[in-house]
Amino acid sequence: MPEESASAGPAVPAHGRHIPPASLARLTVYLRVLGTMLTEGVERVSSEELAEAAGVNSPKLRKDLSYLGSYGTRGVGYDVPYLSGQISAALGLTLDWRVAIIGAGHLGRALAGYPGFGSRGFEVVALFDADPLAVGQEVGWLRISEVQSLEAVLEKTRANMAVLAVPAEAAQEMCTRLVNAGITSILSFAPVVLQAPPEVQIRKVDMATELQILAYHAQRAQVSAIATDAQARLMR
Amino acid sequence: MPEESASAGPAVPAHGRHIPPASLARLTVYLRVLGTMLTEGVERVSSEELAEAAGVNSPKLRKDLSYLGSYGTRGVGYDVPYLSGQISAALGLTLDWRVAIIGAGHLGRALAGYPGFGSRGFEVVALFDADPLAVGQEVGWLRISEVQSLEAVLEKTRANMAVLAVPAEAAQEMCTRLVNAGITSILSFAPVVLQAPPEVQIRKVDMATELQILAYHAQRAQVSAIATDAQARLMR
DNA sequence: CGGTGTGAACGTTTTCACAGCC
DNA sequence: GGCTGTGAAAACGTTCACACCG
Repeated sequence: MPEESASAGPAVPAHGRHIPPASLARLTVYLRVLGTMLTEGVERVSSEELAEAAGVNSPKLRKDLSYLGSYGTRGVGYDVPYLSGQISAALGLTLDWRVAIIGAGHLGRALAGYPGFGSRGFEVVALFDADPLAVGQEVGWLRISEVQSLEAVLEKTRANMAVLAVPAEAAQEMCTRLVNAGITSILSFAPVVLQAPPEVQIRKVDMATELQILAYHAQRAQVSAIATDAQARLMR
Repeated sequence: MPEESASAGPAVPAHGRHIPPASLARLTVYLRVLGTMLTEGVERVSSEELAEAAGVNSPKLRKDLSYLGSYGTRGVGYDVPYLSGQISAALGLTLDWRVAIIGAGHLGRALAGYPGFGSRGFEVVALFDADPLAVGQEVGWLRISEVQSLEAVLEKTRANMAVLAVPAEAAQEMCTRLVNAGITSILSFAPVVLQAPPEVQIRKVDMATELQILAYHAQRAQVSAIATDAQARLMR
């Protein structure tokens, strides 16, 4: 799983119960599955069906939903549009999220064109690059802005989130500028540990980390297989 | 954090102690930080220094390292090259990992060109796309292969890991073909729940999920701020 | 009766204090 | 003296059985 943010935010919020991080991550999956069901015209689901489609077991799903409230009907199940709306509201997806993407390499462009953003209340409002050759190019509906004008464009577009898709060397500097410009939610793809004040939420996605975790498990499977082989040979 | 795999693998391995998932994820970070220190010529670190650079506290770091063995010197600290080597070995990074990337859109190309792979023992050996216009194009040292020849190319290149960078609609079919071709480690960027046998390790990275988690925290911060405002006003 | 919602048991992760070694 | 390595305690997350309600 991607990685927990450096800052945990308010430990006990002023209003409403907080959702455990692990449940929060799964709720986004339920939401996606419910969205698919909505387009398929499914109107009701049981926890069993929804859990199956989301790849979890049903008690876990019910527990996760219980952090939000009681939105099901006993003996019946959940109303798909209603539950979907409640999860969206709980996650804050009914607010306007305007995302700036820093770095217009392949990754930044992939993100700018990612259909999953627009469909979930996230609007990409700016795309920056340091390369003068990239500046001015059109990517979808966006024109690449020069990174020198970061602060001005962030203000003009009223961006309230940023995605860092720049090389590792540039990440800390860009992070600092984003924070100084008032951004408090950052998703970083740069493989570095970013320093930022605790009120800034930073999430990191690191593809090398993901592959290394896969490698670890694959290696263990190999080692076990060899051990089993050796054992089998010894037992013959 | 990206997300835990659907299958947990052998619960108690034949040899060696297993590393808790949370520690495993952090170990990859320590390894990256140690790599940076190596290039900077740093030879020794204390747990305090390494923890600071990795963004964790030092007891946690020491606990994480203790799952691998005792590789430090009391009263002194850790030898950077040695510790780095030990972590690499424990994670299985001394083996040959040959990665096939499925999907040569912006994301697939970003991954193919990602410098963090080659530098950590992962070699990208194949890049596939379904679009006839993309097939044959050069991306770095690679030529894009047609996805029809997936099985043949996987066998020829002896790929033992795959990265799915295809649209959601195509992900399950590609996953099934990979599994049938003998791949047991898959990193998926497609926003869908993949069905695969339990022995197949699947990790998922979902950018929409990450932004939604950020939105949730940002919303709470907003709500708290409003609550504080209201409270402040009431208390005036 | 069927399926949700949840308290209580269980297992895992984190924290901490300090024993142990250089 | 200083810093690592680790057991024991606390916090946290998951599982489960079943109470409860439509």
